[in-house]
Amino acid sequence: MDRRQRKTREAIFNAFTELLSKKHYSQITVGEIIEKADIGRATFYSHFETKDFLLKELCEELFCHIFDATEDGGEKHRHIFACDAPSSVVLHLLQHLQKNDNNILDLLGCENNELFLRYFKENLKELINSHPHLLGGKKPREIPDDYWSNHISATFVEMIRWWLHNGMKESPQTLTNYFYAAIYGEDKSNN
Amino acid sequence: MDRRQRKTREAIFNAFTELLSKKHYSQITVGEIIEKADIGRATFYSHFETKDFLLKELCEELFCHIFDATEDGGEKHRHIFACDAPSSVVLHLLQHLQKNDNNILDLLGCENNELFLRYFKENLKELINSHPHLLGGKKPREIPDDYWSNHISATFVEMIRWWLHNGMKESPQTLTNYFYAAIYGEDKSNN
DNA sequence: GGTGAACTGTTCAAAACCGAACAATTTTTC
DNA sequence: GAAAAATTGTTCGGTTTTGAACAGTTCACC
Repeated sequence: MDRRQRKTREAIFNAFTELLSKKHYSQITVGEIIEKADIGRATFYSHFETKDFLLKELCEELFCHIFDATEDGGEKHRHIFACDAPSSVVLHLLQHLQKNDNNILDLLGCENNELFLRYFKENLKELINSHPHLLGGKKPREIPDDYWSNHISATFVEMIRWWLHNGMKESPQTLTNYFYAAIYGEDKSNN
Repeated sequence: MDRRQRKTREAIFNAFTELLSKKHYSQITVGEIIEKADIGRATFYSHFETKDFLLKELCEELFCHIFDATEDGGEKHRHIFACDAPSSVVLHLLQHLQKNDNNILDLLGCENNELFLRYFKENLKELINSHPHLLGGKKPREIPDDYWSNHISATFVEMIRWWLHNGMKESPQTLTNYFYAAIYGEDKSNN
C-alpha cells in the first residue's frame, strides 16, 4: 500500500479511536474525524464511503489483528490455528486483550462497547462456523451447527464482558478454565 | 502552507530532533531522517537542499519560536519587544528554556549542544545589533558596537551553558539577577 | 590503494492529497 | 413548523508526495 494511503488510514483510525473513547458513535461527525486526523475532506471519502464503513473496517482490522499472526516482542507468535489445543486459542485471545493491543480495551470499555462486542461475536461466530473445533466443546447431537456456534461465541463474548466489568482481575488462564468448565460442565481446559 | 507540506516538514523536524538527541550531527544520514520521518527520498530534497540546510532551518525555527510571540497555556504571551524592561526579556527567554518548548533542552543538553549554542549566540547577537538596548547593559564609550553585542550574547550563552551544566537548579529570576550583576557589576535587575 | 557498500542528490511519470466549492439532507434553534 | 446552521457526500483542477531508478561521491574494510 502506498505510504500516503497507509498514513492517512492510520491517521483516520487513530482519530476515530480517540473520539470513540470519548463520546458515543452516533454523535461523532465525519467533520470531527477529519479535523482530528488532519486530512482533507475528499481524502476521507476516498478511503471510506461513510462513517459506518469506517467503523466496520476498524472492527475488522482490530479482530483480524487479534486473530491473525502479529509481531510479539520482536518475535512472531503463533497463529491461533497453530495452537495445539482449543483452550490455548482462548488463552491466546484473552492474552491479546489483556495486553491491550491497538488500544482495544479503550473501545471495549467505553460507552461504545456494545458496538464492538457485537462485531466481535459475529466475527467469532463466523470463524467457528468455518472451523467448528476451534474452541472445542462438545456439541450435543440434537443441536444445529449454527445454534452451537452462536452459543459458543455468545458465551465467549459474555465472558469478556463479565471480565471487563469486574476489572479484569482474573488471569487469562483462570478465565480460560472458567470458560471450559462452563461449556463442558467440568474443567477440561488442559485438553 | 499546504497541509501536506506542513506535515512533511514537521515529520522531518521531529525525526531530526530525535536523532540529534541520540547521536552526533555528523553521523546522522539523510537516509535515517527519511526512514524515521516516514517519507520519500524525493520529498526530503524538495523541502531541504541538504542536511546542513535542514539544521539551519531547524535552528531558525527554534529561535524564532523563542523570540516571537507564541501560545502560552491558551493565552498569548507578550512578544519580547513588548516587555517593559530589558531584564524581563532575559527572564522571558530563560522561562522559555525552562519550559522546554519544542524539546529545545534535549538539543541543548545533547552532544550537539555546541551546534545550537553557536546558532543561538549568532542569532542573539544579530538581534542585539538591530535592537541595541534589548538586553540593557551600559556599553563603555570606547568599545565598538559589534564588540559589545558579541560580549553580551556570549555572556548570555555562556550563562545558559553554565545553567544547563549545573542542572538548571536556579530559577530564571535568580539567573536573571546573576546576569545583570555580572554585566553591571551590581544587581540592577529591577531596572 | 583498491573494491564493495553506503550515502548523496536528481529525475520523472503516476498516484494521492488538497481545498474549495456545491447541492442535498439532517439537526438545531427560535 | 419555519428559518438557520450543521453535516453529508461529491466534484475537479492544482499541488505534493511517491517510488524507483540513476550517476557520482564518500566510507569501510582488506
